[in-house]
Amino acid sequence: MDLQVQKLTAKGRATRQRIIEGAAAEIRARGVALTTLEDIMARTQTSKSQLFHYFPDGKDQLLLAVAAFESQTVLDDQQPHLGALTSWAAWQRWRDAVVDRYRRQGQNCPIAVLMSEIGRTTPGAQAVTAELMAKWHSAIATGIRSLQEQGKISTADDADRAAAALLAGIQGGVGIMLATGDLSYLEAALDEGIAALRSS
Amino acid sequence: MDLQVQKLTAKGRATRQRIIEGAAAEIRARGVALTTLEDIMARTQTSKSQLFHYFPDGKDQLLLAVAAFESQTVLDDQQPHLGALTSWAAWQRWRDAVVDRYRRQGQNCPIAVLMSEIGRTTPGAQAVTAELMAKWHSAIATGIRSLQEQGKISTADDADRAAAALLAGIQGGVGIMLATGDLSYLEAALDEGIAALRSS
DNA sequence: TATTGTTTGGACTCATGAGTCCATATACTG
DNA sequence: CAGTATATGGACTCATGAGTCCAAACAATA
Repeated sequence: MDLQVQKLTAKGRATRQRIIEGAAAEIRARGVALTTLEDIMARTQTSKSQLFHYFPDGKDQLLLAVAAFESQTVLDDQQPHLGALTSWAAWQRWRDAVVDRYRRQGQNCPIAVLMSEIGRTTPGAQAVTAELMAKWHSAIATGIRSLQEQGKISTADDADRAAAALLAGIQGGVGIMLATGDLSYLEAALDEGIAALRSS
Repeated sequence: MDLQVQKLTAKGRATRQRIIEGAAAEIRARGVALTTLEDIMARTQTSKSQLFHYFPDGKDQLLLAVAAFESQTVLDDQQPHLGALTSWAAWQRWRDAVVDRYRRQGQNCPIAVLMSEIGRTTPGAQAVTAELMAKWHSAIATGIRSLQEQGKISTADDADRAAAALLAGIQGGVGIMLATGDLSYLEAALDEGIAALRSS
């Protein structure tokens, strides 16, 4: 990706990372539209030359790095649950982790930043988002297949399709929460989605 | 809302409406972030003084008007199907109408504009979004109850909860399509959601 | 037709924020 | 320790876009 990464000192790498994480936090707090390079400089205690030193292509490049970072955060935050959906209890723990996360974080949410703010700006960011969806979908589908192998879900069900529906429900639930403050859509989507699996 | 609306001539009202619809189109095409007042002026053949004449509070006020307009569009576009979900065939027609709409429109989508671009900017726009969700949810829930009364769905199901889950799936499906270009999530959400109702 | 209010044109101001540039400081390498 | 590369500070330019203002055109009404 970045050929010049080799040139970075340990200190340089630390600064670069500090910028990414600070930018991510700022964007989560105030949105992409309101976040300026000056805000990021203030939060991360850096100067303008540092920003352009580590991200020569400017804001777009930084945003892309933030997108990649947030994308990883989204998946990490669901672990270890998402990686081991091997029993109904595990599914319930995962469900609770997701809901809890958004109950606590409220507006301050990396998915939203990614999906609705950075995600559509550039083709690069779009690719990051698409990859996140693919991984997430895959993890859920693997969980469904695991239960199918245990005979807890009918093998007549299409695991990929069910996973897609569930993931769409999560995305929409989070989106609605952000737009209206109402968490019940997310809960309904998860509960009804899991219930549908269960009754098959 | 606007006390001064009374002062508007027929011509004035037409101009105001032209501005709103032109702004909506521009925003759908290029996104809120990239849409400037000059773009809107060019598209609607208006001058800056007209913009500020009809929207004295400036861009925010115009955006709010666009939000209200798009909100109405979203519901209108689903009619007559959404208003008469009284048989499984009607549900299927509605499903097809929604999918078709987004297959054709692609990125050019009022919901996305509303939910992820204008929706979170100001409290006023947030209220518009919340109201849209409430109406939409209510229409779906009414459809579910209609089938329950006909004995086609078990009355044990919570219509509101099922409607919330389905609506979340639609929102998420649209969001994913916008971010990745993949329509299959939306289809999966609708199909699985309706199938879940059907099998109860 | 005179008068008043509405509508429109477009130049102007002003703030902001991205990106450039050069100087300096600090860290590696032989 | 010299020399070179990396890291940092901060002033500067420049484009852009929101919002202001004044004057002119047009419409309604008496």
